[in-house]
Amino acid sequence: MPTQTDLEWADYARDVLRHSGRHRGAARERLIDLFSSWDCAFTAQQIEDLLRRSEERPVGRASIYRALELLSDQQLITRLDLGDGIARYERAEPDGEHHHHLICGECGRLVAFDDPGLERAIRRVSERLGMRVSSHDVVLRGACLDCED
Amino acid sequence: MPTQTDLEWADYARDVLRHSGRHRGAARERLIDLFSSWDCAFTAQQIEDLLRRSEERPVGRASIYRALELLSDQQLITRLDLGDGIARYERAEPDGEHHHHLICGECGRLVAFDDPGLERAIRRVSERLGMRVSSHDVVLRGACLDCED
DNA sequence: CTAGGTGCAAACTGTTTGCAACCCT
DNA sequence: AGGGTTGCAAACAGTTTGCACCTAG
Repeated sequence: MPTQTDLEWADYARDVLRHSGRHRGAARERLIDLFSSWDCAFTAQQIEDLLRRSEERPVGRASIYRALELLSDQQLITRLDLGDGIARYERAEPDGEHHHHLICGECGRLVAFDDPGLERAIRRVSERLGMRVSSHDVVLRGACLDCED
Repeated sequence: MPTQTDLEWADYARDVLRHSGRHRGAARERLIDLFSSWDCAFTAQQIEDLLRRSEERPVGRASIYRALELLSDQQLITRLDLGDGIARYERAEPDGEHHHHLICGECGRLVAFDDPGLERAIRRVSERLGMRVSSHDVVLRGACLDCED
């Protein structure tokens, strides 16, 4: 069942879209429901399958990509690139809180984590280099706790 | 002109390939020359263009990809994924030394940097999480010194 | 001679786009 | 009514693969 935060996110998302003068189309609604009910990262393919599997009318692939682009532009979801050439998307929290991921080489699982020390280190690098850094991505590859020997 | 390190790398690369019982094919040789003479990150497309532009016989696209895969498997080059869906490759140093990149959002330039503090932070995260981390990628997005306001 | 390497063209995969029908508001 | 939205199918771009020919050892 949806938690408080999920509902808040969905409401917030609908709000953002409405305020940018957009209609409330079916495809977008379905994606917002999906993202608000699960908080893992989806590929477009997974989204298509999930929506196709449900009782309701499936959503066209193009609409999925268009909705992902829109939600992403509005910073309602975040796009992850894990280096396999397949884009993944996950809900972004309104407060801008963010995390990074470790990919388990054994089972392929994605483990999210956040770490103030890492964020601090990145801030320091950008100061040392004298460059304005507007965003950053970190991906760790290794073994998750279940697969660890 | 090639520096000491570049020559060393090329020699080392040829050595690694020879010791794994491989013939010395033309395509591979051309790629090794390319990587040893320039130390920026190439896309497959750029490599194809560069080779096509030279006087010698161009190298087929398939061979380029096959050579890149081989060199990459042997850890002679490193594959970069910057999130635009285009793989880039750069020479890997034999001593395992590595760096990360900042992409300038204005001019698209790729700026390489290394930072012990960042490496340390990553080591600490993996300890804190209790996970074995075998590799990591960091990509910063921002503005390079030339484009900074 | 022969296993390994190469080039071409065709297949694949994830993503984008053109366009006609559709439906919020 | 009318512009935003959707779905289909076709187009795209980067990469991979099948296969016949070539070549280093």
